[in-house]
Amino acid sequence: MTKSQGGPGRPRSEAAEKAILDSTLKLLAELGYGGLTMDKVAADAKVSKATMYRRWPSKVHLVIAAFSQLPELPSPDTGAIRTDLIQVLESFLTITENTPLAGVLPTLAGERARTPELSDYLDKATRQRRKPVKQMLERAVRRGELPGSTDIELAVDMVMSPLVMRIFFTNNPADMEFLKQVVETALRGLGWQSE
Amino acid sequence: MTKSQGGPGRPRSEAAEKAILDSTLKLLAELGYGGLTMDKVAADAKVSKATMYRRWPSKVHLVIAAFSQLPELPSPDTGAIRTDLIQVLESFLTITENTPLAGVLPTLAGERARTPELSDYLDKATRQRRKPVKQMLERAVRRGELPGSTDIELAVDMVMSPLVMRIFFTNNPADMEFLKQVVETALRGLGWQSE
Amino acid sequence: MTKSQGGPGRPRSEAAEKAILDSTLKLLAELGYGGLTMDKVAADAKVSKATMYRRWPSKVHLVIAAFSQLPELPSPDTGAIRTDLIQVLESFLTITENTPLAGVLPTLAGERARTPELSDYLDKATRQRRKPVKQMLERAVRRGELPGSTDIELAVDMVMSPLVMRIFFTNNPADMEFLKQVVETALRGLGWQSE
Amino acid sequence: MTKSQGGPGRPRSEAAEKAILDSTLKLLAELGYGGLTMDKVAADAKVSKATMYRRWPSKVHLVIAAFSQLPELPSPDTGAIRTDLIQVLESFLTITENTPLAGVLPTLAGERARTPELSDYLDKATRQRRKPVKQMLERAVRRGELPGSTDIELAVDMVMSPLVMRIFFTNNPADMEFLKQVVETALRGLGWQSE
DNA sequence: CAGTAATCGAGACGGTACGTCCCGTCTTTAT
DNA sequence: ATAAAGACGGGACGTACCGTCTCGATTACTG
Repeated sequence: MTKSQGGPGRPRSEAAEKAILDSTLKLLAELGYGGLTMDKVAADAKVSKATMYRRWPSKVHLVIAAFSQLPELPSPDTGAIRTDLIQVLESFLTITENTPLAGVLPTLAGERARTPELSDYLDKATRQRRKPVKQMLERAVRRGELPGSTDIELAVDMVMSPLVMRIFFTNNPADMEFLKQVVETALRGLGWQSE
Repeated sequence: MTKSQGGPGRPRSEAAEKAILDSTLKLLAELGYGGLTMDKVAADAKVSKATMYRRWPSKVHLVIAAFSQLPELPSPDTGAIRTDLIQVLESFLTITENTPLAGVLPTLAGERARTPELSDYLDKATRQRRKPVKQMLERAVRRGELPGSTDIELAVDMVMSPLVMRIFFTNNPADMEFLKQVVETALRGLGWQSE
Repeated sequence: MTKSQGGPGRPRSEAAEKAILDSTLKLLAELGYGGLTMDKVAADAKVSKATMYRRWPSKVHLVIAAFSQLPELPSPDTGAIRTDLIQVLESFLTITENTPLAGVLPTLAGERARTPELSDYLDKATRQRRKPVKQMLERAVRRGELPGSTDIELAVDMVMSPLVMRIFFTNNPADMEFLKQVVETALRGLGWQSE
Repeated sequence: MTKSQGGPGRPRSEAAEKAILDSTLKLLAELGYGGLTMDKVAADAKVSKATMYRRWPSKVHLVIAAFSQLPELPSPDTGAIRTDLIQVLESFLTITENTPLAGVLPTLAGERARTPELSDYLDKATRQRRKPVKQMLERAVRRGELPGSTDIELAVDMVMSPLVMRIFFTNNPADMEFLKQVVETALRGLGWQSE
């Protein structure tokens, strides 16, 4: 995927690439996945469609790439895993509830089911979203708040997925109350030793 | 939504309705949501598109209706919540991994984000999928395996959502090993008293 | 190609068909073949592109169909073949020189060379353009101005093609002077007996 | 248009120029005008597009240039205008019917209608194609087969254009039979005195 | 003999048309 | 009134081509 730099021919414009991804994110936030159009992106980024298709073979690929560009969640370090998690998940909640970006993720997951080739590509983006939580949990293990034997991936799933579930799939409220209960239930299940 | 039968005019064909839903499920399993076309369903069910749109106002509505037709998960009662859950989630895993039906759900969730009116409609389908697990947990509370104060909805989320997460959003394996760990971690977090 | 009327299903709109052909001719006259766009036609005729492609499989087909709609050349009957021909050819000259429609014909001929399937389709349009001249010549034979053995198709070619040649392929002027010389030379060659 | 040789900088490659024109003719014969692509020519001639556009400002210019490279028609001198013409027109017929090159000319004529600037450029090519016929007719005038007052340009049109007409615009056969009739009719019209 | 300048292949770029596809609606005739 | 059949408006998708533009690398004339 990376272009062997230094080869013959005009190099691909990094400016164009950035402009496309920026426009994609902007329009995605305004219009959601379904409202986003390749032509609209091209117009907004002042770029031709060919330039887009040269980099990403379809709309889905482009959107995933744009997603991967999103800034990481802020990852506070309060010294206690419980408050760390509550804070990071609260940001997660806020962001997801205030932009149409939220609805994009399930759509991408749906496309992934049809196009296995997208799997790895999308996974990269997902892993990035999980990263701050993962780091917190690793710190907690080092601090002794969680057992050394803790399965980190499992732990991430235990605390994040109930939120994701409510946000994307059900009508049940995903509020601060629920968030705290999830964190406490999960931590207790993981063998948490509060200080 | 139901037509008052007995009025003038030809009554709606129940056979057509069934044929449409069957074709929808069949094509959904073969092609996924994106590959499914109203024309293809009409052709497969030997039905006109008007007949479809007379019953459901859009493709999403039709797909959700077809989904709601899926049989409930088998809900064993072994007497112990741990084994109950493991069994029902194993069925869930098997079904979801062997049909493209899996990919449909996230897509529907994505549409829901864009069309709030779908929320309730989709929620009905989701609740049905959660029902067996919910019943198990209620039995466990009655048996004293779980505290009387248990928040059942939270409990359902705690055990089901990590699986859903892995199946839909990540490449991490959702296998029996993982399933058992989720059940145990969640139960422990919920204050489970094994017998 | 003709639709069996009376079958099931919504019949094709004759109004749409007419609107499309009219818009095509209008835009063809304004913009020429290269400037004509399927989207522009659709917009001007207030019709969807699907409606166009349902009738004609490509831009070339549409343009030929529109051409076939052009009104026949006025076909005066002065009683003398020489003046008949001069008048009809003068109209031909005037029309061809005052609209971009002229340039369209060679382009169509070029496409025909690439797509033999267009041959018959285009030929229909061409024959119509030749028709008035043909009728004049037939009248002249009946009147005895031309021999009974006259090959009419050859005769049409002899009088029309030098004009076409100059108009489309060369810079030589195609003026009244030239026109008259062509008519006289051709008639003499065909064994014309002036009264 | 010609670069003043001797200036500074790398001189233009004559090999490249030849390769481009050769590839153009080759591809033109295979694919016709519409199927010819600047990229295909570049690839076939192992040349960059810039090298092409440095020499000819557009695809049409290039194609016309390639056309002008075609060898002149063989111009026999049998001593009798009738047989001279029949022979040269037979060659013309053979060439035009056996290559898609035929279809190119009308297309160019179509472009000419849209781009007047092409007129002179294309005219040069056309004049070359007419040259042998013109020379024959001039010889015939000198020999006394045709009147001294003969308008040569008119005469060329009278004998060549009916053939061109049939080849390019109609389905009527352009065979030897037709060819002979055209020649005889035209010559008679022009006041031909057979020996 | 170093420097300058136009050329070369390769290939990206903006713009724009094409033809295909699908959704949800509408218009026929037949039950 | 409903059914099958299928046309309709609208609009996005992905492909293709033109003519322009940047690269780094040659290849000549010039100072």
